Amino acid sequence: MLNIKFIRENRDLVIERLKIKNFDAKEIINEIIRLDDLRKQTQAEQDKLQSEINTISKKIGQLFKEGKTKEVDISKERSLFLKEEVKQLHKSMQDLEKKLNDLLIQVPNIPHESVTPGKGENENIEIRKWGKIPELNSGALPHWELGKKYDILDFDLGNKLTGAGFPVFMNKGAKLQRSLIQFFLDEAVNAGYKEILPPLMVNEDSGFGTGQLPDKEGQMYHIPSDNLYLIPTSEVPVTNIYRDVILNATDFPVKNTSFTPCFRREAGSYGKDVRGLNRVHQFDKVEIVQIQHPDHSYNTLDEMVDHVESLLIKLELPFRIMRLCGGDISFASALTYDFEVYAAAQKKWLEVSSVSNFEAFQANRLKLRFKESGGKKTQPAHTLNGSALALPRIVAAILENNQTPEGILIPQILTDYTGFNIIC
RNA sequence: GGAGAGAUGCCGGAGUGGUUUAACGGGGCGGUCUCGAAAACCGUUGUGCGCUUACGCGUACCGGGGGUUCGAAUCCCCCUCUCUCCGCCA
Repeated sequence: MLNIKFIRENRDLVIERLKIKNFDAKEIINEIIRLDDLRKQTQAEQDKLQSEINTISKKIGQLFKEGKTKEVDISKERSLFLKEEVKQLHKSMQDLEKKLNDLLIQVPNIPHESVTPGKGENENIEIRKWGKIPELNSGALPHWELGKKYDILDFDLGNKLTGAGFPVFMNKGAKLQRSLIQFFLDEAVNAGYKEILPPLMVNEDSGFGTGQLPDKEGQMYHIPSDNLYLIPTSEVPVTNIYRDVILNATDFPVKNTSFTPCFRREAGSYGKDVRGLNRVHQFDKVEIVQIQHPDHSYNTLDEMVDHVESLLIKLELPFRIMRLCGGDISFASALTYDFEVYAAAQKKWLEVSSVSNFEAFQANRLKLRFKESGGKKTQPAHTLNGSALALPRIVAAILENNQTPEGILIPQILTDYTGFNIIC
């Protein structure tokens, strides 16, 4: 969420910039400022009365020792009266704070100046393109057919065990999964990221910290008996490590990476583009997360984009990088680059990574702050994350693009991990 | 699942109703001494909110929430978590 002081000091700017995200903020911002004025005023009154009560209580202690019971009774009466007033004010305060917070969490992050207006994904801007689109012969198969043909990937079996969207990998398919995970982790660690293997379930506080709750509650699997949520991405546990943490400026950049399975209900996304591995409920992903000084976060974003780009080049997959327009960028992000690989049999671009700078938006919610070295004041840090990478669509593209009459060729870089160079 | 113990500041740890404005120790930071360092000594030490040009002042915070009281770290209730023992178990 945005910082209330920032909103107060930049009211017009906030309203203007949020238009890029097609969000009309005028009314809500005005209401936020009005409630905040009221909150300040109420607190001033409350603090004043509380201060008097505290003084009286101390005095009563002294009077007791001196045996002045009459004066004690008078002070008690006054104190009781004030206490009633404070109680009322306290209640108003809680009320105001709740209302204020409810409004604040509805305001999206301000987009970076490079974000262009637009309604949806069709207006995203292509930044770069790499690789050659493979020309497949007429008998080329989509990956779900290839999975069956080579006995490496079985959707029907997953359906039997669990349900739709829970594929089963087997044989060289299973090994390919583990190889990709290991490759991505090695690349991240070589780039200076610290590996984290976090829990796959998180509590409510963590869900709120990264913003899955309360908005996207329906997107997470929930275990009611213990009130835990299956993580939709390892961004959730890995970023929540820093919830309520005050870092030192010298700690930057904090670079963490983690592999986890991810669980998504994908409620409401039926129909097109969901076949095979294009959209599943459980998938594997290596995530990279950085926490950075506000002055350097955009350099860091570029660095992360470069990292993801290098992975795709090493895997020899044709891809394009899109800068998301205002209508497609997420609620919490200031600037997002999507990576899409081309799956040649489906003749489709598939999103495999989304790299974002959230600036202070997540940090405000997480209470993730830092101090300049030697400084006393805290300020929110910037958080960034990206997939590096999500597996299913990478596998889809490898299977489809690399199919030959002899079998599916494994990208050179992976053969050290797989121990084979063809699936046949 | 059963029984018990506990949660205090950066860390350890005292505190069971009123100079707690949280003792004491360690650590960190600053200083004195020194060519420099160590040791010693002196000082200092958190977070949020509000007020203030500023120095500061007020207020809240002792796991979380509520209650009793003029006054709560301390008493009561609920919740969460941790530890120990027993049971079960990879």
